[in-house]
Amino acid sequence: MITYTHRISGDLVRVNVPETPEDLDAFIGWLIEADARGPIALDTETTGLDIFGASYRLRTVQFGDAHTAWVIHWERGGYFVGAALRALRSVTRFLIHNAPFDWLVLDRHAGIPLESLAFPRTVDTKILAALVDPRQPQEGGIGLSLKPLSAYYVDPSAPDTQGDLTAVFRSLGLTKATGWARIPLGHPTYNLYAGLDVILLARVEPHLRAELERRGVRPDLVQYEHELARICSVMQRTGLVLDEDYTRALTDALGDEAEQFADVAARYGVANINSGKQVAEALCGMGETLTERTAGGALKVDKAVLLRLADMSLQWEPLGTRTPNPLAEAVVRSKRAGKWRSAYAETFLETVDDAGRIHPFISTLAARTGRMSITRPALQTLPSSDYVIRRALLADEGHVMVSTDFSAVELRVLAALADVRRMKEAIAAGRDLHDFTTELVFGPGFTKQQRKLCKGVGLSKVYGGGAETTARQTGVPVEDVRRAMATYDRLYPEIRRFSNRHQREARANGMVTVTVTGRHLPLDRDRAYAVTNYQVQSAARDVLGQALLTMDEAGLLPFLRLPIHDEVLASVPRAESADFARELERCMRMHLGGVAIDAEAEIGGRSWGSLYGADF
DNA sequence: CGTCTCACG
DNA sequence: ACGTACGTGAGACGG
Repeated sequence: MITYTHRISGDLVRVNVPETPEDLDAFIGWLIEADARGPIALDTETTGLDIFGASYRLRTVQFGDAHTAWVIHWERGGYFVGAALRALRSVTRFLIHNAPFDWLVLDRHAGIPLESLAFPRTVDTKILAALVDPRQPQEGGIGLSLKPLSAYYVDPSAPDTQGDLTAVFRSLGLTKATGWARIPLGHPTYNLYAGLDVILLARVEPHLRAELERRGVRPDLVQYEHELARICSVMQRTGLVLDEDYTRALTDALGDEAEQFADVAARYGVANINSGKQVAEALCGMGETLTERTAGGALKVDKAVLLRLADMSLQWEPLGTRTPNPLAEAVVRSKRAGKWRSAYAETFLETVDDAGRIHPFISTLAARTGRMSITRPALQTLPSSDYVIRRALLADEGHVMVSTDFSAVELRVLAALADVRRMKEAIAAGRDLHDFTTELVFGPGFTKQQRKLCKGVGLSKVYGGGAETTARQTGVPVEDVRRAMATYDRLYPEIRRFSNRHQREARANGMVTVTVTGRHLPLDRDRAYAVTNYQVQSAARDVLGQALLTMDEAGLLPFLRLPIHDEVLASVPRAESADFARELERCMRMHLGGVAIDAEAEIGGRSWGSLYGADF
């Protein structure tokens, strides 16, 4: 046995690295005693993040409590795998930091179904930390990584195990990308840090529990968030089918398009279309006047500026108001094709597994409001104005894509939370909320343009926006927006009252606002007006969360693919798609504060793009 | 690594 | 007193 010692909060702690069958017996002996005392902290070291990649390996599995850690060298096989499996199968309670990652690693590479590890067997300290304070360090919070949490709650001198290891990688001639796979299994720092992580984890957890209690965060959120973590981990494990032939052809086509328009830009002296500086200089040289500036003071040449110079609307429709500037048009087109190629098409091909599926990481508590995010690839942000990217992702063989959306969920949530009388009446009467508002502002027989304005103002109210921004977003003259907003405030006075009340309560509560589901959200002191948006966005996220729980209970989880804020994407058998669509709608429909939350399913074809105009 | 830009809800 | 657009992930540039 190799044993490393280290001092944490003044205590001498031990990291044991078994080398013989007798050492592993000692581990099992410790495990049985420790399991009877309380939860066992669990972590894994692997070759990287690409859990579903062909060459991915599990390297070590670590178990520990506040004083002792055991680093089991899974990679050595035989007895080591046997001992780790025995522990993984027998332990009553685990603590994991960022459980979905280790669940999926152990599910895929150790044959332990993630369902068997789910709550209450596993408590995820990252979930506890997010419920205590969801802010990232750059937002003024502690952060949600084990390192800052350990430094804050346990020992300010706790090592930065991940950061320090990258320095070790460099000293071995390895990089961040290759180090995790190639660092020798017996490397002392690697083993020490692998062990210290579980010891720190075991020590952080009681502090997080105490903080949740002290702050009065609603206790049932802990179980709720663990259920969502399990559901989204299952979605990640399932993944989506990639049309690889289509995606390869798309990558080439977008590359050609980007190159072709970059060549045009080069003729006007722009060597690099992604350099704002070069583009601004060339446009000025052609006699264009650029007036808008960025926050940093540079001349702004974003999509809105370039499309205007190219005589196109934000929807890329020709305007006929000026002679299009050919450089501006070439730059926007080349940038768009280049981004779609690199951020989407290429990432699909980089992340696809051997079976042709993509397994995006779903972070169930990403935003301060509790909103979820999806990365590698960022499937919540695929272009919706054009189907070409979504066309690459398919329902399973024999299935079709079904997208079920909440109808105007944020406005309905606002109506419920702020108890907006006229909005609630309109919803109860089955009215379209934007039609209803437009009629109140402009009377019956309103125009499309007027509806667009009122829809913009409605969204603006949810976001806390002003007249200037709303005017810019909707393209409506600012005076018209001002008038509509004033009318809006008169029609729905409860919204302002709601904002005032929650700003006042947050100030009296250390700039923390408590949501309808019992979430504690920190508010920035200089942006207290954002409280309405935080309340609404957070409650809407929990409406989605509730829908996912209901879908799981209804047996629909195997068909779910992605949560997208106000939408659930599913892959269902073609022959029964109508039944599935009805069932998905049923699971999403609910009531909040006396307001009906409605949902509508759209049945597509094989590809996700079929819901955006593609014919397959 | 900060800034800018752009994709989404 | 007034007014403030909210939340993400990701790529490219340039110091």
